[in-house]
Amino acid sequence: MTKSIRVLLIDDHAVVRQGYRRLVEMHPGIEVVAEAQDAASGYLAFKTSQPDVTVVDISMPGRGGIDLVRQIRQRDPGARILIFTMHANATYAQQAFRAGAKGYVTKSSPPDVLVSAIRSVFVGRPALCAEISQAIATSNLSGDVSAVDELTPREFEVLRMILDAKSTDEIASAFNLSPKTVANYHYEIKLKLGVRSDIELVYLCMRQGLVPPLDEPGAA
Amino acid sequence: MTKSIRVLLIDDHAVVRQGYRRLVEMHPGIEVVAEAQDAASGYLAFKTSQPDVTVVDISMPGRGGIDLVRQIRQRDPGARILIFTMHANATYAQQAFRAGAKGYVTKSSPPDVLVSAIRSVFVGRPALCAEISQAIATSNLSGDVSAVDELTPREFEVLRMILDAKSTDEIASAFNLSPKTVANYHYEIKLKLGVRSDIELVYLCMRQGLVPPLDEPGAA
DNA sequence: CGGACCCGTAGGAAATTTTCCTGACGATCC
DNA sequence: GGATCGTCAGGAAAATTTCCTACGGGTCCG
Repeated sequence: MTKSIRVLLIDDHAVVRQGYRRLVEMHPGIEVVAEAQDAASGYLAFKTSQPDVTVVDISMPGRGGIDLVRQIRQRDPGARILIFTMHANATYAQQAFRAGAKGYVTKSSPPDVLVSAIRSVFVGRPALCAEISQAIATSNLSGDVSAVDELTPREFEVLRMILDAKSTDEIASAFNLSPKTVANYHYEIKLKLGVRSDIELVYLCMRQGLVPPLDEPGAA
Repeated sequence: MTKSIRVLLIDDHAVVRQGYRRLVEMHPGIEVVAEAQDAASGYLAFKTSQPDVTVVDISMPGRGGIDLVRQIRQRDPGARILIFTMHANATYAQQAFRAGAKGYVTKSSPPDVLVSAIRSVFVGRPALCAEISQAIATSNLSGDVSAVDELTPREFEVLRMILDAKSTDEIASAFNLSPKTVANYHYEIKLKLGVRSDIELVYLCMRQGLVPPLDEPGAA
């Protein structure tokens, strides 16, 4: 028989690791040679076990999975890493690939998808589950990422005030504008960024790095 | 030998269900008699399989797990339900218990904790993993009696959907409610939490630890 | 220089949402 | 067996959002 694909599995949920092992056992040609439950020990495990493919979750205590990908690839530029996560999110995926991941599969995908993604990544072919390729397509259509750069300076300033949970009238008097103008900007911003609600707007800007993670935005 | 504890498992991630089965197989006296991957089919599975203990995830597509707990308990007030989720958050736990859950274990707990929680719940003893009891304790002594805890179960589920950037109509059809009712809940939630806009609402809930650090709530 | 184009500003009209109020129904708790 | 609470939803008025239009002032370019 040919040599098995040696897999390192990094996920903080023990149940997931269990389920993963079970899954892999049902598929000859793949074996889990090591496990880790966070980024730090995952990195050590990578160095000692030298896996063919590394499967990494994104949401983990401490340093996240994306950062771990970068770290591993920095040490070994040829490392083949597959993201396996609950986040069905285009930005996450893009970040992951930019960090050097070779595949991205969501946990809600059917088990076979994960297995075949492993094989793909092993032979150097990128792997995407359906959910994610769809999310990326949609976000590309609606012009997601750099859209904030399309904002005019005025729009951007108004956006910052909006993100500060200021009301239309507060923004208007702060800038000496008609409330109507501010409302129009607000509308135009959402249009340009392709979001349907203020809540989506906040999330988008959070991903974009606007909105300091822990701030006291206005009167809450 | 005594009769096994018959368990129904409701989780949208196939890997988790796999891992769970594996875990249970290693412990005599417990057996998984049915599985489901969302609230709707979970409810059906409950009716047909009549389990001793029902293990439920919170984050699931469509109606959330907390609402499912409520629904099951409404049909069978003696149902013993154990929440098994990634959310290590006092607010989630409180909501779950108010909805009628008997136990709450996070997915990052050691596997044994889950197994013994099952046994606890089965004999009617409430079960809490260490992480959660700690979170509850901390949030209690910091006097952080947030208004979020004043929300009714239904309001809380609607809030979760709102934070997921779902539109009023999407929420309405997910819960089989009139859009008008959802709009009324939305209003009532903002009133109870004392925020003037959806943006303040998001920030408040973020400080409360609801809203996963970074998630794309709309697109996926 | 003339025109094309973008930016800032803002009004208007229609569509939609938000805001409160009201009430009904079942469950639960004295 | 009331009183209270949670769920559900309609209505009417108020407010906001949506989209269109327009105008003055830049700038860039041929």
